[in-house]
Parts: sequence; C-alpha cells; structure tokens
Amino acid sequence: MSNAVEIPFSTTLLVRDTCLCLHVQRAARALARLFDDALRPVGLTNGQFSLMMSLNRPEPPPMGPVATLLAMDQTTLTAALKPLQRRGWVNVTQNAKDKRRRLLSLTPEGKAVLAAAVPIWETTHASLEEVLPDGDMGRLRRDLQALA
Amino acid sequence: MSNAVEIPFSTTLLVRDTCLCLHVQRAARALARLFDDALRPVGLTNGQFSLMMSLNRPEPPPMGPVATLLAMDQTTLTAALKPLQRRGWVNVTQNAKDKRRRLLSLTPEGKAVLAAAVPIWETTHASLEEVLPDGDMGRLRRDLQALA
DNA sequence: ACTATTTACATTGATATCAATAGAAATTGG
DNA sequence: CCAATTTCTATTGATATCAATGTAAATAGT
Repeated sequence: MSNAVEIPFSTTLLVRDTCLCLHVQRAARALARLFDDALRPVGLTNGQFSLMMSLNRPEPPPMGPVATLLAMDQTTLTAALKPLQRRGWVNVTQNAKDKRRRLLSLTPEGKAVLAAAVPIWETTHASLEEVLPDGDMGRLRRDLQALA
Repeated sequence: MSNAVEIPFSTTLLVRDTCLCLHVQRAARALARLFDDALRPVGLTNGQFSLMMSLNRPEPPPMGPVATLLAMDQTTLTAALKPLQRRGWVNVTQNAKDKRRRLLSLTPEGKAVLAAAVPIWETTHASLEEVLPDGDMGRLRRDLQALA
C-alpha cells in the first residue's frame, strides 16, 4: 500500500500564480461574461457574435476553415450552428461541387442582428483599453496569437 | 420594411483581428486542449486540475472563494464538483458553524491523482515558454490578470 | 424575540466544448 | 475502373458554462 500523498502548499501557490492555462481560462470566463452581458439585448453571446461575424464574407465558407479560425473543434461548430439556424440567422447549404461540404452564410435577419451588435461590440471593446495596464492591447493579442 | 443590411467586410476583418474576447477564447480553447491531452493519462482535464489544486490547502475552503479564485460562476463550480465527488477525489462537507457553507477538501485518492498530475503540468507548462515570442510569460500573465 | 434582508449554495434549462465514433463523398494507387 | 485511403461533417455522451430561480441558514433592524 502506498503512503498518503501530500502536495506541498508551495506547489499549489506556484500553480495558482504561474499557470498560464488557468490565467487564460479565468480571463476567458470574465471576458465572456462581459460581452455576453453587453450583447444580451440583441440576443447574442460573445461566441455567437464571433461566429456570425466570421461568416460575413463575400463567399460563404465551409465549416472546416471557420472552425480553424475560431480554434474550436469541428463538432463544437456543428453544435454552435444549431441555435443560429433555428432562429433563422444562419443558412447551411450543401456545396454542389463537393457534397461533403456545408456552406455557411448569414440570412438577412442574421445580418440585421449582427449589425445591431457591432456598436455594442465597439463600446465594450473600447472599455477594455482602459483596463489594461499600459493600454497596449496589441502586445497582448500577439502573445495570445502565439498560443492559438 | 427595412432594407437589407450589409456589414462591411472591413468590419469583419477588424473584429477578427482586434477583438480581445475572441483572441482570449481562441487561446483558452487551444490551451485547454493542450493540457487536457497531457493530463488525460491521469484522468483529469485542465479545469479539474486547477480546481483540485486550489483545494490543496491547510484549511478546506468554502465554495464562494474558490469560485472567485477561478473566476467562474458559483453554479459552474457546483456542477464541476459532481464528477470529482463521484470518483471519490473530493469531499464536500457541511460547516458546523455555518450550515449554509460547504467545505471542499481532497481525499487521499484525490491527492494521489493530483500528485501524479503535477509533473505533467510542469513539463507541459515549460513547453509554453518556448512558444511565446520573447519568453516573457510574466508580462502576459499580468495583462490577463487585469482582465479577470 | 421577530421579521426583513442578506448570504451561501442547489436546481433547471440552454448553450459550449471536445473525444470517440460513424457516415458519406472525394481522392489516390494500382 | 476499383479498392483503400483521406476528407468533411454529424451524432452521441460526458463535462463546462451561465442565467434565472429557489431554498435554507445567518444577520440586521426594530
């Protein structure tokens, strides 16, 4: 039988203070709440806003590249599209040239919702500039980009 | 009737390139996958690792402060504890002095699992140092801390 | 002491996330 | 052209996340 294991409290403090994964998850939850609250009046979450914005293109993209852009699993994208399709904001059609592919596009209603969300995004995002230590958001973005 | 709305493609590019919320969510998903993959052999996800590590204290904490530390909703913590209790890794007991409070503590089995996870965390976290542009992880942490 | 308020946590319902798996269509190797 | 492989997406099951709401215990005001 093995003896009882004790993890030093100092290890706990080390992980709590230095773990980048934990710090990013914390920030992700906090920012998600911030944008979810702000976007609630137009009926979007932060993820739905990002997803729909990524579909605003000259040519409707297939699912794979969209999932890659959002750094999410393809199955997550499939699930995330469901409520947007149900509300009539996103269309999913089959590519005639390659019947495996689904082409994603915004409906006129979807574009209207997204357009209403843009000014909310602008003001919410601008409020973040004041929060960052020295206002250098670009530096933070570059660091995050290196991780995704 | 309102005319069809068109969001300029330049707005899409602006949001895609500058939205801090999107960038953090992307990094959060990527880091979650990285740590989930690494920790899978011991049966933990990144979130379960962070949660259990935060419970490794001299005195069992109640739920509120733990939720605050992890920057998560209290209801999320309630749900996250369920699978850990079921596996016998975390104990939830009532505080005799204040019967509203639940005290969270690791079981010996939980400590053993956590101890097995620590070296995995160390090597995985060390691998991130090489990924960051100039290796300044502390700067990134400070920026993230300002958001959470 | 008694009532109103506050605090701490749980439950429900909806969406988000990914692993494992499966299916269908396209591509490749022969 | 055909079989094997690869590509693209969907489904299932488990956990994660939060809003809205409910409940019980503690505290405050009187």
